[in-house]
Amino acid sequence: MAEKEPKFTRDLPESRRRQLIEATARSLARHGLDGTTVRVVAAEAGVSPGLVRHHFAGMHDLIAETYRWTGKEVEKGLRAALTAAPDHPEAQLRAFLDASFSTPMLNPDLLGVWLTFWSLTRTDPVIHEIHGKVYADYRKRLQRYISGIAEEKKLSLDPRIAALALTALLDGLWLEHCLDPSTFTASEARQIAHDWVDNLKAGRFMAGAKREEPIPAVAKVG
Amino acid sequence: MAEKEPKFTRDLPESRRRQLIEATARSLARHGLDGTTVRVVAAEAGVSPGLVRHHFAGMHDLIAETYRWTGKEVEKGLRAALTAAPDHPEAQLRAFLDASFSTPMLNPDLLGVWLTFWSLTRTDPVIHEIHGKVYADYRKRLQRYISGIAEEKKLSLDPRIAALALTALLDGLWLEHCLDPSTFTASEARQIAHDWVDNLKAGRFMAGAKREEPIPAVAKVG
DNA sequence: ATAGTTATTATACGTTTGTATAATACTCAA
DNA sequence: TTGAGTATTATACAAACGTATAATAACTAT
Repeated sequence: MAEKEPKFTRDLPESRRRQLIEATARSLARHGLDGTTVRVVAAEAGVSPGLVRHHFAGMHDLIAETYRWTGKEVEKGLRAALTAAPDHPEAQLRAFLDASFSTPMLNPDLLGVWLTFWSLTRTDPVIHEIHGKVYADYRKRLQRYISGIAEEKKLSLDPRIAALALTALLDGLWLEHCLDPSTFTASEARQIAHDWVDNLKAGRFMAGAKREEPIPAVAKVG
Repeated sequence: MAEKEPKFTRDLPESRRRQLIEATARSLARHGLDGTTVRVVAAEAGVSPGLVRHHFAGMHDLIAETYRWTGKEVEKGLRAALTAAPDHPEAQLRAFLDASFSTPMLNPDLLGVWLTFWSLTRTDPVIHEIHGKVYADYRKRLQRYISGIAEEKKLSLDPRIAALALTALLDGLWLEHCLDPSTFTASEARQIAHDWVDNLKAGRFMAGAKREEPIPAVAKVG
């Protein structure tokens, strides 16, 4: 009596879709957009290539869905770190910064996925829309903290501009550290971010008057 | 007497190589890494596909050379803006900032090319090496300006850390503006950068004491 | 003018891509 | 236990990929 050994196991569409999405994320991280093919993703998920087309409209659709999922996953991870911190603007912001430069976030694989999406943002309208939504949420969160601190410390500043600056700083630090971790440590990145907040609290940010427009004097590039 | 009309015109290898490199840059910007094929590049350059293999070891080699060329081209463009500015650390730095957010630099196509290289940096050792060199030069330049200002203003700061922070800020602003110019204007980006320098001059940067390491409290992501 | 060099084109080949179709077999309900 | 539904696999196919090869023709030097 040989045990009957199923050739494959069925799964609920929703479950299988997520398995394929996670496999796509892993592939994007390891092999880039080029290396992420229907067959590679299927192999990574341990299913047949045909199944991809059964659950998604096509490779294009699968990548877009992977963006949505990754964005939510990052958001979830960061939000989790905030529950432990006191319910106070500065404490929340500082916890957010620490979480941004914690090991799970400094994963070069995560950057690999993100770079793919950034690239697609430029040409793909669907990805572009997802990008706008993800970043708007991100900035909105930072701006809330900054406004809270400004109100408390009676600072006069433009919270929108400040949020833009901090977002750019964090993005840049994260990007460059993941691209080449040997350049600076995660601890140094954290220090830079926290110092930025120190400056904000000191009321020295966005205190300058309007500047005159510079004279364009650069040759065409690219 | 019909004029004899050559089927093609010859060119010096060096010249033709650059034409192909520039065509590759345009293609990377417009169609991404996927869309940048031997045939597309050849069409863009107005030559036959076979010519690519004649001048380059392969598609891989062509892309690497395009990175080198683009890096030098950007460096050249920025350096040109500095010759017009007074030979003084702060003036040079401010001119550098203005040039960084001038129209030729805020070209989304340029970002398109750059994103490709960032992606490849993670998997390709050759590209990784080029990346390291390009960024080291960039940071070295900023650090020189910052050290000059610090010396003049008798500020005590860590020029390396400061250069890292400014590099990240500029990279982030540039990246995000190119990805979605509707979020903030080039003028706002310039303002943020100059305000950072104001803070630097006020001696408020990197003044904070050492911070304790945070408790990792983030779930795994990616 | 003429010969030699080689940049350039033309053509072809094997691989891999995304997608489509039909057959299979797991799961659940009756 | 049987039958229906469909998740899953297997196979196939046209298109496009990078690369290799040989023929062609533009330029240079003599």
